[in-house]
Amino acid sequence: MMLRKRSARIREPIGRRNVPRASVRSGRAPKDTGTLDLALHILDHLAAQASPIALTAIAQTFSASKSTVYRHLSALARHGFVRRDVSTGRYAIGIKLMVLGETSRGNFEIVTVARDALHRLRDTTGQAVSLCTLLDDDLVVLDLMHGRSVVEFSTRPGTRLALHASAHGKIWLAFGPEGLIKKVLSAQRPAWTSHTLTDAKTISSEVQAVRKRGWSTAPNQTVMGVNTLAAPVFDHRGALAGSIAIVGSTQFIAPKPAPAQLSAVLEAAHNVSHELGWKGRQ
Amino acid sequence: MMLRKRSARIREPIGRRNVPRASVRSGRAPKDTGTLDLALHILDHLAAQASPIALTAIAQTFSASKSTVYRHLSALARHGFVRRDVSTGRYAIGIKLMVLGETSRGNFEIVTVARDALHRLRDTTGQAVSLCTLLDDDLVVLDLMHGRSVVEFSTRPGTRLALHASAHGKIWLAFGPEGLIKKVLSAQRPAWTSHTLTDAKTISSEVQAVRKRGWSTAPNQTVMGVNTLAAPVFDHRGALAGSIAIVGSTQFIAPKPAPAQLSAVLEAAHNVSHELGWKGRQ
DNA sequence: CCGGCGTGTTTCATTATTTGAAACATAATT
DNA sequence: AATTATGTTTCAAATAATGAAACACGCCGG
Repeated sequence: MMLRKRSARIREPIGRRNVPRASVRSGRAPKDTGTLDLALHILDHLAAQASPIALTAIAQTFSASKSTVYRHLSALARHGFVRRDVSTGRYAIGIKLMVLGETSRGNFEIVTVARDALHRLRDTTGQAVSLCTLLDDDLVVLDLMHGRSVVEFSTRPGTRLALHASAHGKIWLAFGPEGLIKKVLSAQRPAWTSHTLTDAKTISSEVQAVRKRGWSTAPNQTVMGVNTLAAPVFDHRGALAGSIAIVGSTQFIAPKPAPAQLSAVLEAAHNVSHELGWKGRQ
Repeated sequence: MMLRKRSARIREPIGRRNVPRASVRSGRAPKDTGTLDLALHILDHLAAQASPIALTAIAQTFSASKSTVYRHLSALARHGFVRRDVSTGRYAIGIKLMVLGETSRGNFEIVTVARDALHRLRDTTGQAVSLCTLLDDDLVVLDLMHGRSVVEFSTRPGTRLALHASAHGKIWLAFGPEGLIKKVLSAQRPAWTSHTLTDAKTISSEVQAVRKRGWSTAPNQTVMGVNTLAAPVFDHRGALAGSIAIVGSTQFIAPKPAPAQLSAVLEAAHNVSHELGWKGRQ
């Protein structure tokens, strides 16, 4: 812009601030306002909607002018992030997000490597299978395949799971990065069911046990009637790279899982570890 | 790239006014400049990268100042659209795109309904299977499952296919909305291989044949050595809702497909149609 | 230990870019 | 036709985005 009169800026040579800015970091001011923020909020909003919605409705939701929202939607549409229904003229989330989402997921090596093992695991056990990894202290579902049963679980790739109340989570607490347990124990631990573990002591001892036996379960801990059986996947450095699990009704996956299920899950995890270059324990 | 050096912007000096704006509507001026556009371009760029990249690099790519890119990335990160690698500090595409992408895809009823049928089709034929639908005159891949063979196909959910040069496309031309064929025949039809059909007459007669027999193939038409066998899925109103196909090497799917493959695909399509409430032909 | 380069982060005045109100244009009501 | 809805475009006003430069690091190699 503007030829930036370079000269423009001759800030006072010295001291101008004198405030140790770095230390003032404490003053959190993430501020969530601005053009881009509004646009992203709109995108989020659209994604939450089940069916296409009208321009005016969106404008009202954010109490912004129609013109503004219109311009933002146009830009988003131009880039494919938003799609306008040709007949109704309403706006919906665009397919580009699907493409980018896949790309994002594909960036994780473990997803492609584990795909076959997950398929086999699903076919032999008949249960839904899932693959998780840790991303910036969040436990996210990278892949999920539905089982043969009628019931479907709502977890989709991209969902975040609770570290303290899921079988995947316990695997990560047991075998994952050092400081993770501390962080979890020092944070809020919401309880979804009466069986959710929230007590610090209970969690610690449970994690100890998981570390010892090499697998974890979490019956009724996020949803009543659902159990998960998880096992760790290690990479070439011996670090935890992901966790694999079967998910199903407590009818099919007992709190003390059947030997056949246990060995199936462990074998799948083992195979993936090997494909990642893992050389054996430790 | 290129992306408009915003400074460069010297909108046309003259005329800008006095032009009867409304009437000049014809003058296409999508203009691709502005804050939001830059941010979205950055997002696209990040998605294209295989591994996280540095702030400075991004700034250079778009010849924007570091400050600007920094602010945009921060906003994007705040919303979860980009992720900053904790150790390196570099930026990568965020998992939120995965979540939104799934949401977007889940908005299509046919995806959830067809999932099981696709799985079975894949298991019985051993080939990769795919599900497509029409979105604003674009043929997009909604779901895809890899086959048992070693080769993988690069089509991912969200990819757009050519209507005139794919088995899916021919299904849509044969059974889809009225005006579709005309649009395709009056537009550019790029040829990817020497086998790609581009001649209007050939396409028309091929479509006629597809309409008659109820399925389509497209050997070597997008990629040499690859064939696809597709069949239509209808909804409760009898309208075309999607197309299902198996995709594989011409070794495994011959130009004249094996009866077993044919019936497997037709049966899968038929089943999904029924689940969508289809009451029989017509 | 220093000085140099490499990051990413913050500040600041400038102004270009975004903004909302209102006019406009269609379309679907009545 | 008159009445409400839409979505679209214009235009002056001023907010909010911009780049340069200063900053704080961390990492080298000397």
